[in-house]
Amino acid sequence: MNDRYNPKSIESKWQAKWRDANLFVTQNNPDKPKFYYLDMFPYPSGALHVGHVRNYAIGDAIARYRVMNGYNVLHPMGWDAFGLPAENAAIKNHVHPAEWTERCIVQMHEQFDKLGIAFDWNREVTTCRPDYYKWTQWLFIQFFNAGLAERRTANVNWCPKDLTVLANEQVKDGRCDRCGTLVEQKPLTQWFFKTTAYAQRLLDDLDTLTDWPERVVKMQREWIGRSEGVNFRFKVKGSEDEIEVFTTRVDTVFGVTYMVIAPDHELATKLTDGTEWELPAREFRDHVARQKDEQRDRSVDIPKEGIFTGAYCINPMNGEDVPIWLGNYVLSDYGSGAVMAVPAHDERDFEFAKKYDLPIKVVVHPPASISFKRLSAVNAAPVESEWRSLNGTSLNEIGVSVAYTDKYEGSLVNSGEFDGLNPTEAREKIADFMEQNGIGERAVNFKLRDWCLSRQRYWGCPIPVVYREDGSIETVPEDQLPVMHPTDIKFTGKGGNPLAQSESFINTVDSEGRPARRETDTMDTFVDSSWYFLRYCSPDFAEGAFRRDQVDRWMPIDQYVGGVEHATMHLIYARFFTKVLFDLGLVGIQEPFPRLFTQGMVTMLAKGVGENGEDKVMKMSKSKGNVVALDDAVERFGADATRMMTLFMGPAAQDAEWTPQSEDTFAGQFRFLERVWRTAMTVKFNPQWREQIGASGTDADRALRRRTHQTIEKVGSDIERFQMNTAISALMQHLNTIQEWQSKPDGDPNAGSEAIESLLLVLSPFAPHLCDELGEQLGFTKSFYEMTWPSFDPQIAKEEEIVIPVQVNGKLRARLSVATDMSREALEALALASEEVGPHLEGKTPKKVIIVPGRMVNIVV
RNA sequence: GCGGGUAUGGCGAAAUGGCAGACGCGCCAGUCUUAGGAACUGGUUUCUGGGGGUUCGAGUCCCUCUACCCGCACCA
Repeated sequence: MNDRYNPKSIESKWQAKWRDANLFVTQNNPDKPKFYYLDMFPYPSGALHVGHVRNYAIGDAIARYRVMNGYNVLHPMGWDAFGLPAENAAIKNHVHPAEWTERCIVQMHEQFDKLGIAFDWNREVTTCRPDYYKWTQWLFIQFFNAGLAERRTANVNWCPKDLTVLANEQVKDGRCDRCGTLVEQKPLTQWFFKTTAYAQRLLDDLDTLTDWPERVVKMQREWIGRSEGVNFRFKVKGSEDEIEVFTTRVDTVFGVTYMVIAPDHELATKLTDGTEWELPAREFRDHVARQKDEQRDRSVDIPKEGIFTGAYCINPMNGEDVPIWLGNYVLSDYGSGAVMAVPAHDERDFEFAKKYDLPIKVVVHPPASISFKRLSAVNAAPVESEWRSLNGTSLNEIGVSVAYTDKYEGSLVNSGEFDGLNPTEAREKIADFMEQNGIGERAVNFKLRDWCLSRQRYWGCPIPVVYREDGSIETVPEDQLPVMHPTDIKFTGKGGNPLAQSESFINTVDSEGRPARRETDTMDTFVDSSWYFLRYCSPDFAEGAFRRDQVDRWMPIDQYVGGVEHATMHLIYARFFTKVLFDLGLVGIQEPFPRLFTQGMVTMLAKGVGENGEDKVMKMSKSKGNVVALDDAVERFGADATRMMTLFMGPAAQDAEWTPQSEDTFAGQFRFLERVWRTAMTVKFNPQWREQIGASGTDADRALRRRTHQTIEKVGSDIERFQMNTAISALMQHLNTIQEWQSKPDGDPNAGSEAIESLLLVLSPFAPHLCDELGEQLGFTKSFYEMTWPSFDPQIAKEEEIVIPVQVNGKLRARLSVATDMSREALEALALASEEVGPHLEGKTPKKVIIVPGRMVNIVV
């Protein structure tokens, strides 16, 4: 028998055994409940680091725990395998993206095996393989047929380096989140999924996601950004044109003193063309476009700027002439791209009006009781009396430096028949009036935009569409799917999308045999990851994207785990997909992930990556050079210790920083496993302990059994609550107790056997290799993965005697060792009689004695 | 600016409103010898970012301030 703990040999031994026995194949026992545990699948970058280990060690502990508790567990893994890195590698190393990707997958798969994660590899899903993307294309066609995929021209984020369009979500601080290049705006014809059609449902159903982290729900709610208001139109003076505006503050409509439209609003050129304002307007538009690019970069406020168009429109409520301006603070893609400006009651309009000396007309009076504080919230505050004296006069004249923006308190003035109403009532009354008189109508607006899924890239899922000679669109017939990538491509990194340069790819025929051109855009990889969780249910199904009966069996996912960085992208897209598929009758659920956990990332100091070349603590990543490679970690301490280390670093939901001191902690985990090894090897193990164990025994025996049963309970409940760090600390305490027990004479070997067997059982989800090896040494013939999680006996777990603190006026004065269930009265008597307490009573009678049985005594004098 | 989070020994961190610092790391002293990535024994001394409040009792609940982190950021 080898008496040293040697992780290298036992880990490879057990990994082979598990593989040969097909141990991790998903069970389908009809008598057992199902549990679908899913980690967000990774991009196959080729190398795992300890940051990855943490994610998958959490999942593996939970999956193994569930298996041992009698569930059919679906715990799959796959690859989000389309994407830019493969294409960049193709350009750099002249290797085909498919080949490069497959190579990375092999490497990463090997690393997962090295960690001993219990994935069912029979269900591996790879989004870049034809058997997967055939169905991504098929799903696209279903969306298209349902009217949920459409082509239109839009200003999009364009990365001049990657030569591709980016979704808003892929732009971070104005830069491409892949390569860091400054993003530009560029008009292109693009494919969109109509996510906006589902905005309301995506918002409403957030209420059902009670087991999501609250902050993720909040982020989605904000991202969807619903607001209620009124749409109505201003006629352009001397023209048939109208400008539509959306406002949430229709109560302030009598305070409109100018109109601002986005510089790229369709009327901007129309109003100014052929006038003296034409050139300035064009220059302004270009200026703002450049400004927008730069602004995203700095992510700071840029000053408001505008220019008069020379045109006027008419306020439909009071017939007043309203000058039309172009402004850099109006977004063309929200609402109708035009804003009715009410400077007296909107900070942005106020700032603009002050700058260009536009009139400011007060239409809401603050209430008499308004607090000074609210007014002073912005800039130097006007005093209350100043506001009340403003009736009808221009704020400019008085020099008040703030807009009154409260939308609930106050009363309307200068608003005709609506004078005197408070803003809330006025919003309703004026909206009613507008609807009754055909001026406008109530409307809801969302910040959520349609999902631009086009990418001008080779290594993505081809969009299965052809353009006929007459320019009309048809989808590729199902029997011709998948549309595969052409192979006659040279990856040069120049000239945009390689697909668009392949004649063999572009030239095709339509369904009637006439010449046609293929769509050359490929899909955003978020499309691939919006349904992979369904594919896992029947990964080899050749007749469809998924088997309905299998989806019904496994979905929804019982526990979904991933990084919080996906809060507003992947998680919204996947929810959108699921709802569409529900509406198409393809799945029976509306929410794919009722339970979500966002684990913290492992961070580490990265050298010289800050804006000014300073060091910065950030998420471990290959590109920043701040990684502890999996191979190094496993080489030094083994997979089991590496897994335990990443779990022990801190609470799973919190980020954990890897520092030089972490190396010592790491060694500590190894030492713990070594002690487990030594202890298991030296204990006298009796396989029949269950039958022979007695109720009595020495104090040490009873203390050991107590600890054993406490540990079983603690570790189980900690795993269920993602408290892996405290579960491991409970395991350590258990081991300490066993060693203490071993150091004393006359211990009952049955108590020791129970303790060691239980320890290995509950340690096995964390350190499966070590446990299986020790199990074998102790004579077990099965892997712990196949055994049942031990049950605990509350009677045995219960403390026999506890120490009760006695306080006098809240100060600790004595400790009493008493029986666990000592009564209130007995406790009081004992406490008052205690020697240590007496002097502190100073002979006085206690006013009050607070007793929490089993907890503490507090005497109030 | 708006929203959210965090703040506890030398370090990572524990603590249903009830003995703060479990567990681990580091450090100090000692024991031992198959000198190892040793192991074992003992020690590491009022302390929960600041101020106020509720309570018999607050790390925990409430208010407020400070620092750091994250998300959103002209959404009319």
